[in-house]
Amino acid sequence: MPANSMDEIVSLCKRRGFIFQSSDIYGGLQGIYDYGPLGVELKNNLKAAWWRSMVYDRDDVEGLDAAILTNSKVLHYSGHEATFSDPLVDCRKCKSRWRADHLTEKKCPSCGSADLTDPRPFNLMFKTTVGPVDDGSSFAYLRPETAQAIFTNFKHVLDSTSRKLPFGIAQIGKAFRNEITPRNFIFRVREFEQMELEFFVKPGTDEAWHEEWVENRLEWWADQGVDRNRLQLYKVPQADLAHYSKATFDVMYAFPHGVEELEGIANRTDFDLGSHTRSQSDFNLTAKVMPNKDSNSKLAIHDLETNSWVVPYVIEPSAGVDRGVLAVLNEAYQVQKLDNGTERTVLALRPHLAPIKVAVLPLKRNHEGIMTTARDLKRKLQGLGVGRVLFEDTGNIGKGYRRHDEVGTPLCVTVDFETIEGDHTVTIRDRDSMGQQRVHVDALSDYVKEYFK
RNA sequence: GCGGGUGUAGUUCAAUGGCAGAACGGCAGCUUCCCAAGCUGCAUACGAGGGUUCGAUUCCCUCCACCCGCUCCA
Repeated sequence: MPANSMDEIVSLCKRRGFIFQSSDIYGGLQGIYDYGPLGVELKNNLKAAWWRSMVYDRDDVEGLDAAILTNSKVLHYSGHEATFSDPLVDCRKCKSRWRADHLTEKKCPSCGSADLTDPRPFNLMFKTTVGPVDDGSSFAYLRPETAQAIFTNFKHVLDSTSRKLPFGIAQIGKAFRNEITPRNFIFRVREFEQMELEFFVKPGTDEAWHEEWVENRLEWWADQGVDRNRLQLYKVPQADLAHYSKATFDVMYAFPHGVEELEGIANRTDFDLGSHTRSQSDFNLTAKVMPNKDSNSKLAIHDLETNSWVVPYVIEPSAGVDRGVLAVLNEAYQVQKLDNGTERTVLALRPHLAPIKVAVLPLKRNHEGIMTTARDLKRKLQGLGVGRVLFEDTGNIGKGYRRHDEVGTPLCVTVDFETIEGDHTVTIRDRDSMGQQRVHVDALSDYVKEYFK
């Protein structure tokens, strides 16, 4: 069972060092959060799992890490300048909100009141000055999605990797949106991280690929420990589609605050490459694009079979990293009642996501032999490369176990007197079953390697 | 941005117009210490600014943040 409320998760995240309010000592900054010592591990592990699945385990995807600051022309031709900046007017009487350009007279279409606020620009894109002089002449946008840089690098990647259709380009990185109302902890924030794949296919094969990617993504989330029963697939109605989309499936998850989008899988057609390409009229573009005289590159690929140049269609699985972290935390959060009447909070994270893989605990803190051996074992296990191994000598042994239950450490290794002067075994204690077994120190490395394989 | 609500140790909660408490957690130590054990000691909070007042954590105002609704999306 997942957490009962967002508060439980927020509290755990702060208490144990997963996620903090950003700029907290100065009162914070709305919709901005920082990842702490354990949060950065969890987040990195989730991103690594995505990268492994998208890039390493496949033979048809390349990686990319593009810049955040973006030439305004990119966001102009992508359609974001037009769709991401609407002047809005609020009705003070009935509290409704309207696009200023939709009001024919200065009256609220809902209640007829003339008590309206002045139109205020709601530019959802962040801008910043480039160069030392802030005279407004030179600015760049902070990218509102990582996708655009994949399209603008399409030709570079193609030319440097000799790819043929179908193939994809994957990217993980920060994106920024000036959300009207950031809310729900790290669910809707102004600075966030995306994991996006743009998968380029031959026109006509797009719908089949779309279905395949939807299945692929549902499976991946299940592999991260997200219960398939709390995931729903939502086909976005035609009227609600984004400006670039022919069809979109949203992967919805039952977050503590409600069922909302975790990932969107869109068929972006030839809209993006078509928008950014030069010589648009040379291609039979199906999407309605704005004329482009600024681009200096043809974003097309040569099809040997037909000996023609085609602008590929794009299938885009686009997932929110922070939303993923929230979903995974929510799924893993468990409170168990023990036989002795106490409660145990456990983060039942999949081992590959756990921030700390193994904790090494000395049974006694004031015994030099035990301490030295424990430290040595910590270093030895750290060298295996399975992730972070922690030497844990705070509190007593029971406290150590509970502490690591709460942050999701799968294995605790305890060094006691048997280890140093007896049969040279340690105790390995399992997070989920609380079961213990004794393993010889010489067999410990193999045990741990096997566990995290 | 609008409307409503909430801000007290790390967390969960008390109390108070006159020295701000607890529980759990944290840190240090003792205990041949295996499931938040015991004992000893220590540290830590009124979101920020202004006003009223002899005195404000408490009353008022502004700001900031968080939560709920409108809205938006990864």
